[in-house]
Amino acid sequence: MSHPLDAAFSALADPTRRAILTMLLEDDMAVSDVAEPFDMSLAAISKHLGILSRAGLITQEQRGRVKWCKLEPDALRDASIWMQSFGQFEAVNLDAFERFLASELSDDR
Amino acid sequence: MSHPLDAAFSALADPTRRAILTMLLEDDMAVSDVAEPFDMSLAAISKHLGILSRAGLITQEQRGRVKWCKLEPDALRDASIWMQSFGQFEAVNLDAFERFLASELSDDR
DNA sequence: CGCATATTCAACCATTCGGTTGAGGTACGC
DNA sequence: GCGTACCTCAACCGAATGGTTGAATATGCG
Repeated sequence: MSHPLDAAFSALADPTRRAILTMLLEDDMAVSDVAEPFDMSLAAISKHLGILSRAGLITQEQRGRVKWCKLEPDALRDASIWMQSFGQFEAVNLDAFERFLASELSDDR
Repeated sequence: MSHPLDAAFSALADPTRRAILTMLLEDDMAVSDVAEPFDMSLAAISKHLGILSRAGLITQEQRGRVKWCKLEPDALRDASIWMQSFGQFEAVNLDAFERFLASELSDDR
């Protein structure tokens, strides 16, 4: 997995990881708080966070015995820019955007 | 892989598949023409095209004995829109965009 | 100090992925 | 109609993924 886009896109490919990113959009979180809503072991979430971190999508800062996770939009921007190069779709249509977000939020997890 | 974004992002995670999409940006292509520049069996490329197709990123139309592959920007737009929801980065910076494209094109893949 | 909390490590497991090869199945050119 | 060009299928392979459990490692609290 040499190219940074490989890491970014394959990190984004997992719904658990996308959900984590969405949670981090609200605020920085400790690892166990990230894990809380998921029906999955803490170790599994820890691995997911490692993947997001290696992809550059988040950063983690150890403070005391808790490790804080913070969204890092730079890698996301690179991926977004790559996709914009397929600019055959016009600048984001806000109506479509809101409809999309609504359907996204009505999903499980 | 239930969510459509899963398919789109994991399809985008492979450099061969991103290269194929870039090629299709130029023009529609037959399967064997897509395969030509890659150091890989035709069957492997055929699989990649199947993945791109199932992800909705391309469509394939059989015409005679050749199957034409066509970029399908809709799924790409959905993925792009999802990323825009992390709108902490401002509207695409064109300078960064061009620098990015330059570095992307100088890559092997 | 001694215990609880927060997180990772290590080993393991089933499944998927990305590739190969070889054998088809169709459509076209002569 | 025969051969060839185009593409996929099927079986296989090694490596990576996404999860588990149990033990280990820090750090903070009383």
